Amino acid sequence: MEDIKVTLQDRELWRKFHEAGTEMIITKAGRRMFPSFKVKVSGMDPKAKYILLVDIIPADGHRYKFSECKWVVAGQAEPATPSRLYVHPDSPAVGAHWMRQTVSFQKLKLTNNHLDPFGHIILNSMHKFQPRLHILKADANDSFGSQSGAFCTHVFRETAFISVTSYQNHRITRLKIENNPFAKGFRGGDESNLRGPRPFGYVPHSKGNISTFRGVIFSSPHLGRLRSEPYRHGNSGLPANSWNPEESMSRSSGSPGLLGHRSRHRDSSGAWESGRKQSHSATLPPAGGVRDCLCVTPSYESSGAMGFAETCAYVGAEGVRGSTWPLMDTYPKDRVQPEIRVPRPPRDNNFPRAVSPVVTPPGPPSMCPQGQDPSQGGLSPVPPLPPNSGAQDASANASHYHREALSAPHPHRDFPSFTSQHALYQYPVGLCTIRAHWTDS
DNA sequence: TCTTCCACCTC
DNA sequence: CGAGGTGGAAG
Repeated sequence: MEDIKVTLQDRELWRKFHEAGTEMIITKAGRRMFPSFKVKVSGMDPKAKYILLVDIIPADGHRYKFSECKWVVAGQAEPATPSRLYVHPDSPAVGAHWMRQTVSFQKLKLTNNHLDPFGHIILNSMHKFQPRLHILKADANDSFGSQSGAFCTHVFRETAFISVTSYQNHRITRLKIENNPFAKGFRGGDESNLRGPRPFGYVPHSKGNISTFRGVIFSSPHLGRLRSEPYRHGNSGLPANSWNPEESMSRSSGSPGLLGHRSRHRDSSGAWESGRKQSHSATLPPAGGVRDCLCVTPSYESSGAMGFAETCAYVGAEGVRGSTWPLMDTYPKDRVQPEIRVPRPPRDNNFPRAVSPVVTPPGPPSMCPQGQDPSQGGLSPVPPLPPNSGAQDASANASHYHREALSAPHPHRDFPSFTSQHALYQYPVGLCTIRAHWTDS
């Protein structure tokens, strides 16, 4: 596993969102992330089988509010939601498969419905989250594997976000509209766009009056589609944040244990879930000249404990394959109950097993400076990087820390105890405990 | 704050 | 084509 390298795709786009303070809409029905999480993988054994999965963990112990154009702490976080895993639909697949092209998690959906029956990832609104990628070596039976036990975890800090039920920062709204193909209808006219201005040129629902015609007015070619619009938060006139390129990724690895079979799926296109590969190239001009709200997000200090109660895999495509695993009864803990396999979810039932989440209270809230120091801007949802962990490459998505597989005793699972001085996260995944080691680079 | 519905769009 | 992904507006 130590040779595996993972590169975040659309990194420039992520960076732009991150600068502004990424927000992700969560809805009852489930909403995709945008930008979507896509990676390129190298260094795998071409013939070995791997499972790729994503989880999204609380980034800190705070609840936030968007106040006066910036995100501020608004109290303690809600108890952790039942955490679920999104297993890439191609899992398990051989290394050659994963390395062949971009691996997309674009079908992953976020929901605020704690009783979600679809297997989507459940999040609390107005909280900060950090997606993570886990790569597991599958065992000989294509199970999610206990035999080899090898896994590694990759974290891209620029993919952190705050969950919202409606966008708070219009800068984020604009980035979404400008870059998400599905939001094309909200784009304003543009000289380079031969289609000309058009969207919003309708009376919204029949209830609209002139004051609801913002889109018509403010997406006019005169204003240009990238100008600030007098949306609800107005403008602060603050400059855009500069992004700290040191935020990159880190990883850890160890032995996961558990997990289950899944059936294969392939998009009709044969591509990795995303169907048509699409890069959302960064086409936005720099924020300079656009006077916008600056969202200064408090940085936070690492809080050791992250709530994580149960895990649930969602294996997409062939229908929902949600399943819920037994709860971790304590936390943190290196040994978990000897669950061997994740039972496959019922074929014709989208409902994951009922769970009673174990809630792990986050560590005490840390103070979140809110100055308008641009270097602090954007989301900083991950524990601060250790001062000097020998990072070489802050801009590349190179990963460092790593640990070779050890065989997870069967049926008991042993989880390695890492002894890193930088063990900032201790977070169980499924029946394993992952301790991410945050390193520069 | 959150949900629902809508027109518009991608795929 | 139709299914389904968008943000806005209203409630």
